[in-house]
Parts: sequence; C-alpha cells; structure tokens
Amino acid sequence: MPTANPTTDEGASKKERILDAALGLFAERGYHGTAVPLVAEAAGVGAGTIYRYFEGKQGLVNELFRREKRAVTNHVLGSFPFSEPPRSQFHYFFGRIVEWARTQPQSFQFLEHHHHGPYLDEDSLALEREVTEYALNYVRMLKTTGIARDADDHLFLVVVWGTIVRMMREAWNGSLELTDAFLAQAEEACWEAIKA
Amino acid sequence: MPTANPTTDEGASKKERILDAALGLFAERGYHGTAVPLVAEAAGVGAGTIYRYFEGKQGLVNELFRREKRAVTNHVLGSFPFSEPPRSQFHYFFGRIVEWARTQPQSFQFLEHHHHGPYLDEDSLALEREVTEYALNYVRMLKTTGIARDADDHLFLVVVWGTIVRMMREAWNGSLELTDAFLAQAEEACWEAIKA
Amino acid sequence: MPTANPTTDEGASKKERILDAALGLFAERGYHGTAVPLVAEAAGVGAGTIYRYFEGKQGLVNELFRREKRAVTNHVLGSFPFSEPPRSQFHYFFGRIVEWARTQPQSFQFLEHHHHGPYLDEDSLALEREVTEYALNYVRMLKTTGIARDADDHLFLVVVWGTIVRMMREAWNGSLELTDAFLAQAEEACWEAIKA
Amino acid sequence: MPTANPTTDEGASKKERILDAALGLFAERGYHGTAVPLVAEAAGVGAGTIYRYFEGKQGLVNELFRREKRAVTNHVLGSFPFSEPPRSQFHYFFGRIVEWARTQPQSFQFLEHHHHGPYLDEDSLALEREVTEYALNYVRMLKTTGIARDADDHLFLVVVWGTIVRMMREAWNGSLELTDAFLAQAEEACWEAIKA
DNA sequence: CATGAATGAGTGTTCATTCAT
DNA sequence: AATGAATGAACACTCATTCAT
Repeated sequence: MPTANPTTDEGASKKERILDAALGLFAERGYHGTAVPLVAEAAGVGAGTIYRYFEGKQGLVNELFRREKRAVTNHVLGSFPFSEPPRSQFHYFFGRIVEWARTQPQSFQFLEHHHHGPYLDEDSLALEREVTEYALNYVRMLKTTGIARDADDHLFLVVVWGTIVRMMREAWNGSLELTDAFLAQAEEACWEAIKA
Repeated sequence: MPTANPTTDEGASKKERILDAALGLFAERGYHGTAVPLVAEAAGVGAGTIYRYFEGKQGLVNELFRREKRAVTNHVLGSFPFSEPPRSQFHYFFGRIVEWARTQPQSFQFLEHHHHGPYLDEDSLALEREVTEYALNYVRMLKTTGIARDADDHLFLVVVWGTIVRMMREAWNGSLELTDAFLAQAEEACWEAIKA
Repeated sequence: MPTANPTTDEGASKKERILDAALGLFAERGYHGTAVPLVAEAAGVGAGTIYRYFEGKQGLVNELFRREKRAVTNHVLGSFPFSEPPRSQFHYFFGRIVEWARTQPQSFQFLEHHHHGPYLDEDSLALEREVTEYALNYVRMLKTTGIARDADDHLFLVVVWGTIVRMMREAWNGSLELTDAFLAQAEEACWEAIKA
Repeated sequence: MPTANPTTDEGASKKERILDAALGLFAERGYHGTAVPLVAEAAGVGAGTIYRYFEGKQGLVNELFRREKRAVTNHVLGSFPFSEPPRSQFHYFFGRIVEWARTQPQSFQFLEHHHHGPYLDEDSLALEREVTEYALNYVRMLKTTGIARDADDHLFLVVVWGTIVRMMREAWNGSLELTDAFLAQAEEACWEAIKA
C-alpha cells in the first residue's frame, strides 16, 4: 500500500489531479476564460505534462465532461431503488441530483456551462445522448404504466431537469435559499407537472 | 426615399449593425470566445469603429444585454392582457415568450448565456433585478388571490422559466420538435405546477 | 479691427490655435505620447483640419519647433544691448533666457525635449545650426577682444547653455527653487567659466 | 568551457539580451517611440519572452534604468580616490564620467532621456534621489572645507552635470570633436565655476 | 516521463490619417 | 474650408502549445 490515501491530491494520479484542477477552473471561469498553464499550476504539474495526458485543451475539456457526466449518472443510478414505487423513485432521484449539486457544485456547474460548447466532440455528445435516452426510457415506462400523464416523452425531462438546473443557478446566485421546505415544494411541483 | 428600410443591414445605423453582429456571435460562442475583430468583420465595419460606439468589449456586451432584455420584456408586456383571467394571461405569456425564442433565437440564447457573466455592469444587473421583481410581484398577486399554490415566490419562476429555457435548448439541438401539441402540453404542465 | 484681441484663442488663426495646443501637449507628454485628435480637441478644431495646415504630425512638430526656436531667439536678440560692455550683455542674455523659461515654460521645455528627435526635418536642423552659428560668432568676438579665455569656441556654449537647461529642469522638478540669489550665483558661475 | 564568454550576445542570458536591446532602442527613440516587438526582435527573442522576465514595458524600462544607474555610479565611485586632494578627485570624476559617456553612449543617453519619465516607479526614483544626495553631500564637504565657493549646494551639480551632458550631446551630433584639449578646457571651466 | 522556458499567433485597443459631407 | 466618422495598421500583452533538457 504505497500511496495510503488515493483520494488526496498527493495520492491521486497526475491525470486525475489535472482533471480535478480543470474542473474547478472551468466551472468558475469558463472554457475560454481558463488558461492551460493555470490548470497546470493548480494541478501542481508542469504545463507540458497536460499534453502528455490530453490532446490539448479541447481534449482535456472533453475527457473532463465525460468523467463528470459519468460520475453524476452513477451517483443517481448506482443505488437506484428500482423495486420501489414510482413516487418514491422520483423522490430518490430528485434528492440525489440535489445532493450532487450541493456537494459537488463545481461538477454540476461545469456540466451545465459546457454541455453545449462547440468544443465538445462526438464522444461527449454521444454520452449526452445515451444518458438522455436512458431517462426517456424510464419516462416511457411511467407513461405505459399510467403513472405519468399522456404527453411527449421529452416533456418530463424538460420540466424536471429545467427546474432543477434553474433552481441551482438561483441558489448559487444568492437569489434563492435552498431550504428543505423549498426543495420539497420544488419536488412536489415537478411531480404535479408529470403525474397523470 | 433613399433610406427606405432601416431594418436591413444596409439601412441600419452602424451602432445597430455592430449590436446585431455581436448578438449572433456572443450567442453562439460566448463572450470570451468571441474576438472583437470578428464582430467588426461580421458587422462590416472596421475594428476601430466599435470603439467609437462602445466602451470596449465590455461596454458592447452590456449595451447589447440591455437592448435585448428590454426587447423581450417589451414583447411580453407591451400588449399584456391585464384584464383577462390569470389562466389566459399565463397562456398569453407562455405564447409570447416561445414566440420570441423561436423568432429571435439569438436574442433568447444570448440572454440565457450572459445573464450572470462577471462582465455585466451595475446598470445591466439592475435591469435584470427589475424584471425579476416585476415577475415576482405578479406571482405574489396570483398567490394572494388563491390562484397559485402556497409556495415560495421564486418556485414558480424557477419551474416556468427553467422549463422554457430547457425546452428551447432541446429544440435548438434537434432533440425536440416544437409542435403545437408539445407547446400546449408544456404550458399545461407548467400551470399544473403552479396552480393551487 | 474686426477681431479685437488677436492674442486670445478665439481671435488667433486656426493654424496658430493648433500650434498653441500642440505646444502644451508636446511639452508635457512628448511627441509619441500626444495623439493628433487630442491636439485637435485642445485647439477647438476638427481632426481633419490639422491636415489642411500641416503635413501630418511630423509636419506639425517641425513647424512648431521652428516657431518656438524663432520666438526664443527673437526674445533674446530683439532688443539686445549691442553697445553695452560684454559683462552687461551677458547679464542681459542670461536674464532674458531665464525670463523666457519662466514665462513660457512650455516653449522652453518643448524645445529641450524635441531638439534631437528623429522626426526633425532638414529645415529645423538648419535653423538649429543657424542659431548655434550666431552664438559661436559672438563667442569668437569675445575671444578676439580678450574678454573670454582662450578655449574652444563651443566650450562657452556648452557650459552656459548646459547650465541653464539643467537649472530649469531641476526647477520644474521641484528639486530647486529659482530664487534671485540662485540665479545670480548661476550667472556668476557661468561668467567665471568663460572669462579670461 | 562551453559558455566561455558571457559578455557576448550569444553567451548573455536572455534577460540581459533583452535589457541590452532595450537600452539601444530606448536611448535612440525614447520610451513611447519604441515598440515592444521591436525590442524582442533586436534581442533575438519572441515577443512573449519579454513578459516572462519583466512586468510589461514599464517594468522593463524601470529595471533597465536601475541597472544603468548602478553601472555608471559604480564606474565613478568604484575606485574613487578618496584620499587624494579635491582637485585630483574632480579630475578623476570628470574623466570617469566622460569615459562612460564615450564607451557606453547608449547608457548615458538613456539615463539622460529617461530620468524624469512618468513611467519611472518608486524604486527607480528612490535610486535617483540616493545618487543625487550622495553628490550633494560631497559638494557640502567641499564648501565646508573652503574649497568650493559659498553658493547653493545644487549650483555645482547644475553647472557640472549640465556642462557634461551638453558636451556629450554636441559630440554625438557631430558639432563637436571631443579632443583631449577640449576635455581639459571643459574640466577646467567647470572647476573655475566651482572653486572659491 | 516530466518539465517549464520559449514561442508567435491572436487578443483588445489606440491613433494617424483620409474622405464624404 | 472645415469637419469628424471611419478606418486598419500597429500597439502592449496573453496563452495554447512545443521541445530541449
């Protein structure tokens, strides 16, 4: 056990240290506002090292996008209560997403700021589509079983995801305090919009 | 009548030509991703000309933000049916916003991408707050009259605005076709989320 | 007598208004540090007007150089006491130069800052040489008559002019207060350096 | 011994190559008349490299000013004959300054052109004051011991420094040939202006 | 493997000059 | 004659990327 704690910056691999540093900087300053040497410094590596692990700045942002997208997906689906009733599942989903946004705000913000950038490559876009497709399938199941109202499959994603993203933005602004009460109301409003 | 049509690029004033060009570029590439000489070229003016009309790139983005914010606000409120019942008013509001997003997609995208940029000045932020405050007051009225459910004032903005923004995004990347049916469902879903 | 007071800015010709404005700006900010539109604004004329009267910025600085060089020369020689004894003549010369530097500091500073610029043309350099030649002839007369010591003709110019320029610079700095006592000492020191 | 001769351009460090190139250009064309890319080209480095070593153009001119000021001061004071009589000391001083101006004309001109620029920072101004104060103290000693006449402390600096600067200028534009005879006369004239 | 000094194309901005009015 | 809006080359400076060590 040579590196005792692989979750610290020191123990993490160089590639992960670079991704971690890039996450914080891209989330806060955006893609064009973040200089590569700054990422290197924040990661504690030389500027040239980034180019050993990534195909330039664009390669870095794409690998980071996929890492974060997979992480949040895994956070929600990793222990999804598939056997519980739909309303409970929705409660679980809503809670897990909000938990992610609150505990990993940089990840959430990064994904929101970058999911439409012209620098995303085909792999990243394919992953985005894959996740969407998974969600759509779940929605179809809800409709088939009569839980959700009879509406376009995309509608539910649009309402739920749009609401959550907007809510987090306003919270980060300072326009909104994310109390338990507010979260409960938001969840309920989303469910009202969905349910048959 | 030599200057017959001031709405064409040729007839528009240089300042407006610059603002129009900047709108498209900022909407697509973001603030930091858009070079000033590119704006100049797109506007058909010299690079130095921009600095006759605006106080630098930051001045340009702020004047543009306020022009577009005022335009969309005016589009929605200019002929608002204040004397009709709330559900009709909501229908009107939803329709007008969607109309704006479909006919002026660059304006809509620009406002969404830039409403929190650190380059916005106090005037722009004040305008943003003013519009939000106006919407909140409307929401408070809906609650007072028992039309809307008893929830945080911001919740309704979050759900409605988040849904609309998300819907437009999905429509622009081709994931979603904005049929009349879909729009009607989205409007209804939003109302369900709001109503008491 | 249509323009009552031709020495005011309003009464002066446009060309002179431009030269006056340029004098102050070039003296304070230097040639490269002064923008032509700034000169135009200070002169109360349009930017293009400068190009009707001068061949560009370089033409302007050269005409200005010659105007000022002639003005200071005239101030010293215009009423020179040719019939008085040499010591009195030197006293007069020293006093007139210092008077010019104190009452027309912009002119004095401008001439000092610009008499070696690579933008001076042949006419300006010829005028510079002409004035120097005039001074050298005076010096030769002083030597011939046994008033000045037997030394290189240029030595006296170097000592006297070098001392006066340095003195004025230090005075403008604030390093030096130009009291009557100091001026008398400086004049005496110069004379000591010259006299046989 | 691969880096045998560190005084050639090839052997000098990049920072020194930049300073050397800047010295020649600033001396000839002034601060505002010298473009940073021109300095880079003259130094044989990329434009960006200058910004690795200096905090912008202003940082460059200030570091250069201090390097040259220290160099000339050291040239004069490094082997100053403190134990010799004052007239010998003055001879030494005069000779060393002239030697510097003749062998390092760019340094001499640069210091003369830039010692009052508004771009000099506090460190540079402090160094300037320090050197002046040192010279004034020497002058005070000469007065106290009855060697120099009873006049304002600054007078001697003004006469001697003004004369030397003027002399070098005339020599550089070809108006004056700096023969040993001329230099001896100039030194003697300065001493006459000083001595009691 | 890893570095970071070096680069030069590109950035936002200024300004000497022109020219339609 | 006089203007000042318009220009585009040039400015000071940044940064994604390379490569000698």
